[in-house]
Amino acid sequence: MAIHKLEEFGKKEQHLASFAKAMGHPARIAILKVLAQRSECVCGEIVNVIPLAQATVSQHLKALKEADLIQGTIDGPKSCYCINWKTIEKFYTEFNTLFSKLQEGKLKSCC
Amino acid sequence: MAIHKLEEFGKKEQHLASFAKAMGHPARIAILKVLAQRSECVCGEIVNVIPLAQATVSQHLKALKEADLIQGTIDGPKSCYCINWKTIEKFYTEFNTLFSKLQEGKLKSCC
DNA sequence: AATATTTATCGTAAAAATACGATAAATGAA
DNA sequence: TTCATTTATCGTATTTTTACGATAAATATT
Repeated sequence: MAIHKLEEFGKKEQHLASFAKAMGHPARIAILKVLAQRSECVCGEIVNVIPLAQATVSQHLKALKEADLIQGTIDGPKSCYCINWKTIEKFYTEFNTLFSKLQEGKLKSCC
Repeated sequence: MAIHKLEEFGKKEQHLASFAKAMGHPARIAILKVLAQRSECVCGEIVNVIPLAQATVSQHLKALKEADLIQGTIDGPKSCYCINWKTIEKFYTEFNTLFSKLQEGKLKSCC
């Protein structure tokens, strides 16, 4: 029974883990890169660039959206996605904090 | 058919995604924190700290080991885990690179 | 109005992740 | 030697992820 006992862990761990999970697929990293490169909000291009079916790409976009890493507005038949810089930076900060904390232990580490 | 088309993506994306995936669970982040805090290689303590069954913790340790984020040597009935700083730092660098690349696009971004 | 285009969602299938109890393997202690 | 301790692995169940075709919904285009 894969009862996910996530509630047992600290909020920080949960939050960071959910970010990491959202970036835990090359397609989603690739999507972020594409979105970052464009000067305007991106519509269909993503599907052409990512080597996956349109439905699958849409699913990955949904995952990124649910992690709040990107924003999307529906604009008629075309939809418009762009990076949510606020969340990206938050993630970056949280990761830096974790790494700093880990590094503290490095000094007294035996291996 | 969940054929994982990972080979279609760049090596960089794949590598970073596999790191992120390994950190995509609060238990594994918690384990890394515990390992980093200790001055000596850690044996059984982890199971006592993580609110999961021994078998499950062992599975998470295996995942971290496969991602090369930790090292483990069997030492009789006790096993000895410690952080693989080399990999942690590699991961940190790769993430920084990605964020820098993403940030480049921020300047010309519309939203 | 009819057709084409774009994208989200539905349905489905297979694989991977999550979790745990039970057990085996290895060693230390009695 | 026998028993206790520790940890990995096996077996199993459930959930989640990944992927795609088909379809629906919304809007251009003709």
